[in-house]
Amino acid sequence: MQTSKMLEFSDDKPLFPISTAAKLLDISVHTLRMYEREGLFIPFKKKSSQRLFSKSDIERIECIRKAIKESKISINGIRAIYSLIPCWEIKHCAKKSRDKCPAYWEHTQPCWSYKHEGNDCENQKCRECNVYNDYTDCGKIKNLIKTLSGK
Amino acid sequence: MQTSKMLEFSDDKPLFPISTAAKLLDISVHTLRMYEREGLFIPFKKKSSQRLFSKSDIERIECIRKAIKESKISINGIRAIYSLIPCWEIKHCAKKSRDKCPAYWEHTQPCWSYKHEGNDCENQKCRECNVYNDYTDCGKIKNLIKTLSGK
DNA sequence: GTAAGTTGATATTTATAAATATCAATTTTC
DNA sequence: GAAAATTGATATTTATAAATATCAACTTAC
Repeated sequence: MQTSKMLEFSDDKPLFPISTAAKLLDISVHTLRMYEREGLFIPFKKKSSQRLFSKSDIERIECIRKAIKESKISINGIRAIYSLIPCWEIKHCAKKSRDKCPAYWEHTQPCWSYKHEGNDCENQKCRECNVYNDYTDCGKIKNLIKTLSGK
Repeated sequence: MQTSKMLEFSDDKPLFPISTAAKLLDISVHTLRMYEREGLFIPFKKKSSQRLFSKSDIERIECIRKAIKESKISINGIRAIYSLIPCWEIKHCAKKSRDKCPAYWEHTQPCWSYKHEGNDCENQKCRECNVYNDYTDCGKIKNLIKTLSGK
């Protein structure tokens, strides 16, 4: 437990500039920026706005690539799937917060694509949030849904 | 209640041959058969294997069209989304049945794409099942997820 | 201080999912 | 019983999502 937490943490250190990330993933720098623009991942940014990628960023993007290339799910499809993650449940949002949150009402964007001022998670950085980190593919999301219904 | 049930029922009468359905939907006969082959809907079939479409079939396919054309979700994306419907919960499946059911374990196909011999719903026709009928789009599926977590 | 890398924004190309077309064999309609 | 419609299977076309390319301005590395 402790170990896995620590591992996770160390896997999220900003290590690679975009060119290295692109080589590791065998895709172009442009494609990476497109995925970011589409809200599929959130890289570190230096003050100068240069991106930095961690190991777990790389893993995340590998997962996204699989969805696109093997499962033939379009980017908008991936976004729609992410939008189904019941973040309000994971973060134990208060009704008050939840009820004014687009992540609760909409179903086209992942929660981390929305501004969240005034919400329960306004002080949390999305890239450190377990909603963002733990449900990177359809299987994990389905497992989450299973635990909900098991309650 | 009674009224809406009856309405639903009457909306599901096999009325139109495929050519009429195609005209109503403003798509080609071929496209309709493709959607069927992809598991997006289940039409009536006569003994001669000719298809017949009901009003609710038309509505269902309109919804699918919207997902493809407006939301730009690929067919595989739609299938993946349908695969997230917690049918085992809707149908109150016994654990025994659920645990050997691909609809519970997989996440690429809607439940109605699988054979379901030996499962709790083996005697139910999918096209009459509320899993198939009530969760035709992302919004409805998200609402279902909300009710699960509300339990 | 200069060469290499990165930024965002926009335009262009390409890969392929989605839609059509074609076929001979059945079925339906009137 | 002849014309029109439908079937499944396969091949082809098209529409467009995804990936690249180009740009001048700005960082970074040595």
